[in-house]
Amino acid sequence: MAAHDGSPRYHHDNLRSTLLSVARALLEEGGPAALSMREIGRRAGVSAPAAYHYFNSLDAIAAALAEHGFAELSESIAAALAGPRRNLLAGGIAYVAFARANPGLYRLMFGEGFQAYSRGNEAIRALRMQVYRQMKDDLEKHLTPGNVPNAALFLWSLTHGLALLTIDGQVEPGADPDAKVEDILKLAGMGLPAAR
Amino acid sequence: MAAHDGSPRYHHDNLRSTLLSVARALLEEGGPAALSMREIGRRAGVSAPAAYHYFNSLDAIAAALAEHGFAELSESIAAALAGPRRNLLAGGIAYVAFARANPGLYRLMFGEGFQAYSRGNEAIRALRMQVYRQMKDDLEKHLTPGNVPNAALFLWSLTHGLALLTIDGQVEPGADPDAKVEDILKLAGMGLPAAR
DNA sequence: TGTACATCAGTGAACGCGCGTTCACTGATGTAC
DNA sequence: TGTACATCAGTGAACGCGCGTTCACTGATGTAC
Repeated sequence: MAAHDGSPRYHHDNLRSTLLSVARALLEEGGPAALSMREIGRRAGVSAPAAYHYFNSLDAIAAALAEHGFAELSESIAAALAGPRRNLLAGGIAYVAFARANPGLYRLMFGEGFQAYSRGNEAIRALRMQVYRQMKDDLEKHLTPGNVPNAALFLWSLTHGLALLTIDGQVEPGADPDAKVEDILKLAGMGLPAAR
Repeated sequence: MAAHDGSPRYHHDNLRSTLLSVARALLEEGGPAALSMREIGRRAGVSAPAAYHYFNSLDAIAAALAEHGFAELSESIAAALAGPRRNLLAGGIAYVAFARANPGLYRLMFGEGFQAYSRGNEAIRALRMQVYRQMKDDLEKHLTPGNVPNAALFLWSLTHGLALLTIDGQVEPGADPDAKVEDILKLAGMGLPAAR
């Protein structure tokens, strides 16, 4: 609560961010279920109660991780949508790439973790919706308005499903995972190949 | 192990199946993480160790539940593919309807539960693949062979993603959930609507 | 039909575990004089 | 520059919890005679 005017006072330079980063590593190692106050403390080289100076509960840590994740994902999609390819395909590739790079975090944001840690956490729900809206806004540039809601749900289902199957190890990534993702996502723009 | 020639011997008529059905109810109430030997015993009106006469571990119960689930899902898809509509769309609708009707079980089969309970459980992995193959076999009737692998992954991603978003409550189902699902899945056959 | 017996389904107590969180504390730090 | 002090970050012990699983047992059952 007190104003710290920059540098913290005690043993650690920035225990708050240390806690978040070890928590994130833990999340990536064992998934959302592996998050634990005591293990986070252990890895930060600190007793478990120390974390309570920065977070009210384990849920609060999970929520902070998720928020960071949403910010990163959103930024990454925005960059792709604004980048040289400037299209939905690029956005979808960035989306799946984020999940591939941060599977534990992705699960926390969109999967099991959400129910376990953030049931009723409106902040998280709103952040989910923000990513969805990002997708929708871009769609509106390409489609007649009436088609947008179904198209958006279609695209979100496809990318979300592909992201999860990928991080579940149900898709062999091959040499160039992005290319594989691109091949799949392209089918969304083209429809299925013609009948034999 | 002993041959029971039909009727069981002790208090319960069929404790094994009672255990499975209360476990399934528990799964639907609280998701895979809620499965617990002690709670299963409690709900079956039996001490927790009693369950060990029928299952070696909690994992074994989860695996049995998943196996039942795969059998049901597979049957339901097969019925749809053989039914009056006889097409992939009907299969996809059946797939999502299964997830909607059994969200906890679906998560156990395809989601978080898999990692927690069945890591390395080749039986479950094989059962997943069996459902996938079912989809692929049907696709082979409609597409040139080279297109099948990507088309199959595309469809699985779409239905899996839609199923999960639905059971996560990210899709308002509306009056007729099947119709909504159909609208979305149709986009897979048609491609996205033309540009404005 | 009645009795002795073997089976084995189900019990209750106990094991050791890791967890989230609270609590009174301690002692390093920065600051005011 | 030196000293007294207030702050508050981090500690270690403890709380109560529910868990999976093991163990020696008990007592209802079906069966053999």
